[in-house]
Amino acid sequence: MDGGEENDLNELSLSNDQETPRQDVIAVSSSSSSLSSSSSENELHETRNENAQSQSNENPSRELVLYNLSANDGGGNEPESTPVEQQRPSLLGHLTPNSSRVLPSVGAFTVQCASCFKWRLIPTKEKYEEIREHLLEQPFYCETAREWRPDISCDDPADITQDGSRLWAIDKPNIAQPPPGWQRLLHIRGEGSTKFADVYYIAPSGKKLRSMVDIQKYLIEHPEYQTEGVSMTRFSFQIPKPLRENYVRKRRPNMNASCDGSKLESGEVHPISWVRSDDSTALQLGKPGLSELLLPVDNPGTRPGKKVKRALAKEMRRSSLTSTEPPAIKLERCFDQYEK
DNA sequence: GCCACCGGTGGC
DNA sequence: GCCACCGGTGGC
Repeated sequence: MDGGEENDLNELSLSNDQETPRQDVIAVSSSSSSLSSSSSENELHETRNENAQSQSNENPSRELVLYNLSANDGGGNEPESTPVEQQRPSLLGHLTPNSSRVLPSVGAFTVQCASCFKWRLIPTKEKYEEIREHLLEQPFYCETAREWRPDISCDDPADITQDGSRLWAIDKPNIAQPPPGWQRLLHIRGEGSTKFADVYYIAPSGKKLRSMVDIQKYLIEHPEYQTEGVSMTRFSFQIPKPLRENYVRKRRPNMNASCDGSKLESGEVHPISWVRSDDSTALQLGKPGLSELLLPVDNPGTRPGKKVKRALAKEMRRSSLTSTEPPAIKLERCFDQYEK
């Protein structure tokens, strides 16, 4: 754990949140595709900074950490990793200048040693993307980290552990690094959303592209990139998956629902409350032999975005119209939770 | 008016 | 059931 390296991480994390086309974005995300939030309690949310009432607290914000584990050899068991925790407060600062909203972001990039299964922090997003791109063919080992941490070995404690303070997500290996001049941003959504995150590519021109269709159109309109070797294969919109199943709202059966009810049946998680569930599952994602990437995220509190509010409002209207239920209470609660 | 954000559906 | 894609809107 050297502190030094963390700096980079910080950067990484920051940018994810918002998409800022500018340079800020740098940080972003490389995360990848699947994350899983595991058990930990935290998750990412988009929350605005305010207070999420609930938790809040100490951790300023949301951070997302990613790791990937590559445990090829071993196999068998769970890869456990015990990552060390890290925190990087400064990150937050960067985030929204305005106070308006802060979203969850990747707090760190971590990779699991294929030999000892400990999680190692990757100093920069670029390095992480580089490792991720060839993870399957080139498993990561603690020794690999000597590039930036000369004395590191499997005997050293893990750099990060899943402590529940963050949301963890599994990233997928072998995602191509973005072409030179391009940025791949991972935008993590708040808990309770229908998707965990969105991936955006920022072209050198600053154009934000949000799907392969957009990429294709853009490349057609800008043949110069193609001549430079930029092709569709260099892009991937796969997102990490949260370990916590509940983090992402499943498609609901239909219904309208009210705030709470809506979709969450009793068993489900509300946006608001995440469960702190068992941590145990968390790190086991990996199958023996496979490499995976995990991202830990911090989540401050959940808060629904505009839409949610919209939906709630809509719902309220409905309810009132139908008047079958006594929604008032529910609604209030919802708002309560949601609103800051 | 622009754009970040989010929901939700169609397709697999 | 999952995911890519995109429409629409609220906030600025």
